[in-house]
Amino acid sequence: METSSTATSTTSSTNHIVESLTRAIVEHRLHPGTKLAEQKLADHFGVSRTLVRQALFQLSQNRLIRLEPARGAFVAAPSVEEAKQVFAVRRMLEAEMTRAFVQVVTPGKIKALREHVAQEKLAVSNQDVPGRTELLGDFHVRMAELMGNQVLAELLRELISRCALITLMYQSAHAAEHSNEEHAEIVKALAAKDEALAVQLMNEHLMHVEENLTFDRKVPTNDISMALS
Amino acid sequence: METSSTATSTTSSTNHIVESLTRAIVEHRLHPGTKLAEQKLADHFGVSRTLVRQALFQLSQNRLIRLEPARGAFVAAPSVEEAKQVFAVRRMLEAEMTRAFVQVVTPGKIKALREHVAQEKLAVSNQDVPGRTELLGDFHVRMAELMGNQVLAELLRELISRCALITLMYQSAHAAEHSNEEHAEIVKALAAKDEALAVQLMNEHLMHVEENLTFDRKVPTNDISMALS
DNA sequence: TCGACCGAAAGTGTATACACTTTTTGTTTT
DNA sequence: AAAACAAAAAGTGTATACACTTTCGGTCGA
Repeated sequence: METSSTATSTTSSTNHIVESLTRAIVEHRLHPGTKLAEQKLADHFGVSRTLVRQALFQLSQNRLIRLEPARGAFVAAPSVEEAKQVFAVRRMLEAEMTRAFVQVVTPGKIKALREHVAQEKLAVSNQDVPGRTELLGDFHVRMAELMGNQVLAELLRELISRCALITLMYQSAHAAEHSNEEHAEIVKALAAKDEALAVQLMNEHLMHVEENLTFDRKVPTNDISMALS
Repeated sequence: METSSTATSTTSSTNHIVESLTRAIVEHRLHPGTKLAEQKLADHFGVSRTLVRQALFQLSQNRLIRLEPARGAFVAAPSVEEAKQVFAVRRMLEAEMTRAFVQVVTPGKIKALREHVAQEKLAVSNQDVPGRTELLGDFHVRMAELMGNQVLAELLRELISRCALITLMYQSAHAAEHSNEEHAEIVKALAAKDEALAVQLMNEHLMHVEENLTFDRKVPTNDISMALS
C-alpha cells in the first residue's frame, strides 16, 4: 500500500514513519482505536516528536488515523456510513472512467492490464495477503494511469487506501479470488471495446467488494513497538 | 472557498492561517510562484514557525502550494495539463452525480438549489468577486451535500479549490454570469427529472468553465503582508 | 464498598534554539 | 565588464524546552 498518494515532498525520515505506520495499520497489526503516543513512536523510530507529529498529521489527512485535540492520535475506525459513501464515489468515478477507457483503448494498454491481472492471480494463489491487497487495489489505479490522467490516478489511490482499512484486508481468500476474476472479465470487455458491458461489470465488481465489508471491531493494540517491529 | 476540505481536527490557530492563505491564493492576491517564507508568515500572524509549518504542510496537501525541500513553500502554478486532468475528473464525477441526483430529487432539494442560484445571481450583479467565486464553486458542492454524500462533497470541494487557482471564473463578469445561468438551467432539468438533459447541461457547463481557463503568468507577489492584510 | 476529589504522571501544543542548506552580496580575477 | 568565488545573510530542518491538558492512582468521605 503505497503511501505517496499525494506526491508531496516530505523529508525521507517522515516518509519512512508514514509508510511504516501505514503498512501496520492497513495490515491490521495496529487495530482501530489504538492510541499512537508521540513519544513512544519517536523512541521507536529514533527521532524527535517533531517528525512523528508531521507523520501523524499526514496520516490523518489520509484518514488512516484520527487526531483528537489534546488527546492524541488513534487508528481510525471508519463508520459504515462513510465506507458506503466512499464506495458510492468510486462507482461514480470508475463507471465514467471505464467508459472513457474504452474510447482510448489500445492493444498495449490491454496487455498492461492483463499482466497486472496475472500478477494479482499469482499473489492470490500464493496467499500473499499484503501483496494481493495492494495489487487488487492498484488495478483500478493502473487503469487511470493508462488513460494518462495522473490526477484521476491519485484520487483513486486515495479513495482505495481509504477503504483498505475496512475492506480488502478483511477480505477472505475466496473474495480476493473473486475480485481477481472480475478484473479479468473487465479487461476482456475493454479489449472487445464493449462499453456497456465493461461499465456494467465494473459496477457489479465494486458492489461485490462493498458487500464484503466487515465491521468486526477488534480490541486496540497495546504494544505499539511490537506491532511495528 | 472553505478550507476544511478534509475535516481534520487541527488547532484553530493553524486553521486560521490555512484559511487566510487559501483565500489569498484563490483570490489571486498571492500569485503563483510567490515564495512563502515561514518567518515572515509567523510574524504576520503573530505565532511561531511551528504553526506556520503545519499550515503550509496542509496547504501543500491541498495542492495550493508546492513544498521544495530546503528551499521553502511557493504558491502553486498548476500546468495546463494538470488543469485539463482535473476538469476531466470533475466531468466524470459530476456527470454521474447528476444522474444520481435525479434519482433522489425532492422539492426541498430543488428549493435549496434554487436559493443557492439566487444567491449567486446576487453576488454576480453586485460585482462581489470573492463572493461569486465561492458561490459558483459551491453550487457543485451543495449538490453533493444534498445527496447526503459528505465524502463526495469533500472531494468536489478539493477539486474545485484546485482549479480555482487556474480558473479565472471571477475575472470576467460575463463568464460568471454565464455560469450562473447554466446553473439555473441545470436546476430546471433536475426539477423536471430529465436525467439526460441534466447530465448534458452539466457536461457542457464544465466544458465552458474549462474553456475559460487562462494561463497568463503573473509576476510573483513581493509583499506578502500586504497581500494578506 | 463505591464515588468524588486531589495530586502526580504522562501527553499534547507551541515556542525557541541550533545545525545545516540555500541565497545573496561583495570582491576578485580574467 | 562579466564570470567566478567567498563570506555573510537568510531560511529551512530537527531537537528540545516548557506550559497546559488529560489521564491515572490513591485517599478521603459518605
